Amino acid sequence: MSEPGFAPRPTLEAVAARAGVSRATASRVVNGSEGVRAPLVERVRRAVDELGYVPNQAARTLVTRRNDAIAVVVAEPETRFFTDPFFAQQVRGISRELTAHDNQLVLLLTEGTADYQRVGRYLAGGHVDGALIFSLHAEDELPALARRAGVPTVIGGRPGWSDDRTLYVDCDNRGGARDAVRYLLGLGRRQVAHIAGPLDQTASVDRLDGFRDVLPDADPRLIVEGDFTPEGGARAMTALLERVPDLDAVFVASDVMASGALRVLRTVGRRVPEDVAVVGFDDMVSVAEWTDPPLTTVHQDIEEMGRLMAGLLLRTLEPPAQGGAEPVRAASIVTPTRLVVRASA
Amino acid sequence: MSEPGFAPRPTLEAVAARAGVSRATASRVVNGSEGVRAPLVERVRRAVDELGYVPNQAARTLVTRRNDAIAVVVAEPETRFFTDPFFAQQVRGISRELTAHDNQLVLLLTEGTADYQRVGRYLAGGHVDGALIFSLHAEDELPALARRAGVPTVIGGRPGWSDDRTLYVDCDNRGGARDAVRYLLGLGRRQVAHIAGPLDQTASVDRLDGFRDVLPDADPRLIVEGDFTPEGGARAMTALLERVPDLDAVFVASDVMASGALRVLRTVGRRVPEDVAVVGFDDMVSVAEWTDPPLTTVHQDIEEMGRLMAGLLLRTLEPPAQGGAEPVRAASIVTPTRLVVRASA
DNA sequence: CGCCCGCGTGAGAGCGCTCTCCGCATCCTT
DNA sequence: AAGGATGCGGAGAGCGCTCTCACGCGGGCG
Repeated sequence: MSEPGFAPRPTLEAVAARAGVSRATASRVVNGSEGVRAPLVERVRRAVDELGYVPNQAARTLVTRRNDAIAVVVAEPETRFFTDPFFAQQVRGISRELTAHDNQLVLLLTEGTADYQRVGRYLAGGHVDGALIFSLHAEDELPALARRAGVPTVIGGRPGWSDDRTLYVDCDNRGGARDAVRYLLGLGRRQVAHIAGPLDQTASVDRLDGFRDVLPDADPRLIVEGDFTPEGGARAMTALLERVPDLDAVFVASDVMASGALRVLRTVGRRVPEDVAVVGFDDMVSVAEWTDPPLTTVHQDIEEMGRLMAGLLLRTLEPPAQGGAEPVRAASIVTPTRLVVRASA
Repeated sequence: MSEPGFAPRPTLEAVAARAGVSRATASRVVNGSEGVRAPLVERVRRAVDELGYVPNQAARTLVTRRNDAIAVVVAEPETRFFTDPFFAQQVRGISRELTAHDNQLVLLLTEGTADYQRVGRYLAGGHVDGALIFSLHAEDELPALARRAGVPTVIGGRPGWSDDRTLYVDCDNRGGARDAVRYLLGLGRRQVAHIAGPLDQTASVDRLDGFRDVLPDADPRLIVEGDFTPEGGARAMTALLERVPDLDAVFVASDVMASGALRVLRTVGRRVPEDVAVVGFDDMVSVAEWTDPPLTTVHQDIEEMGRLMAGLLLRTLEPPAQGGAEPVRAASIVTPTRLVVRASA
């Protein structure tokens, strides 16, 4: 370390010179391609170590047209990204998968439409090889943006339109909801209510559909739309109690809303689960386990979903398979859910 | 859009040709440098629009040695990153500031020492112009790693060593703690306890120091070390009640721990704030407002801290100031805190 | 024993951009 | 009106890397 910030990083040229080979051969060794004889490989390796050579990614990208980087785009109409650890867990899964494949994660947070243009430009600019998009609302145009930019994309959560070219990863919202409602019925509950999420998001719709699968004839007054916040959950619970005072169970479309609902139930003196059984959805570690009482909820493996998203994207990015093998058509993934029984139901 | 994915992105060359100027002039216009006459500027602009030209970042980086990207490195010994929205908020602040300066955010999550090597290589590889590091523990070697890689760095939170070349951004943990304790004393409380964070983190130490500033002679039994989790807060509260049954106030070093403490107090039948007043630290939106009762806590502007970190880093990256102005020595920043009174004290 | 094939290596041409010259036109000065 | 100062625009040299292509050497075959 002579002068901080002034160490001129060694180039491939330097490595080649030191190893006494051509730049081409040095490149071959660095990139691990076949057909270089062992002694040469060894010499280049040593030169790399001695010089502390690290390839210049910009130069490499310039010629290969590969960035080994993917963008994670988070639309943030509401501030959900920052109030629950949902995305954080998903991002961790993504990060793990990308790291395992030597890819970098470029995080793009958007706020408002002005940012959409920015993101569009960025994606079109070929800075990344693909994009993982989280757009919570059905009508979000981020995915369209990515397609226009010609960037391979995988979406987090089922998108609002039907189109089997669009890849996504989602959990089995509908099935999970069915399990939750069936469980409540199995407990002998007769008046099962549902606090839904915002119905412009497919996750909310799917969970509601699951509820209806099991209770097709439920009194419409038993269903209230919330907004995935504790406040929203509280408001919805209040409304439900007013409309159907004798309800004895609630399936809430998210743990966060459930926490608000529990608070209301406690305030009005209904015991959980004795008077009203409550089941949530998500199994957010820091929420479900720490409500009072701890929440029975539908578990989804969020981190795994992140990993799957990244994996799926990476696979679509791979060259069309040189071997004789038929190029396996990448397909969207729906992960299973699982009911976790704690104390609230 | 002829064939998807096959649209050859236009180059500067193409823009120049269409505008009838040289590549150099086109470059000047694109980069907004002075000394190009209006009509030419206009022609180039139009060519850019018509062709949908977006500069190739790799090519640009190759010559300028600037990436316009900074890394956000999150050490994750514990899983705190994923259980509280702390980092998410900070990241949002960072993102905002970077976006405003046309920089990208590359997220590097680490788990274990193997990842440290990876991060070291990445930083040394010159992929990014600077790094923002969150290392929670005093002895973390991530900052040293970054320095060795010759990458300008700003640290989130006061680092464990004294060294004024190391830039950091932190909130006034000590002052905030003092305010909290003074407030409790002002309420007439006589037995004020403290649930500290893990004492290998400076934030915890500073908050404890603040507590001691006001209560230098506090009974040592009134101080218990927690771990920034709800469970840890609960355990600490239980221990405190056992050791000092007549305590009438607790200053908890984090809202998340305070939520655990509140739960214990409720369980054992102590009323909050009547019997025991509780003050937290952080003012995490989704925690402090939704505990029962809502938490009186020390507010810190987390997002602002993120923004400041990014701003500080960007400033150190700027060329040494061409104007006659003395290059202002960038300095660490300590942001103020503010007590937010809700219902728990 | 000579020819050809093939493997291993080197030479060199760019990838798309920035930026330093350098030439030329324009305008001001005396 | 001539010389110089000034400013605008173009030519061209790389930045560090990958990859194609051509070349040389050795071995198997005829």
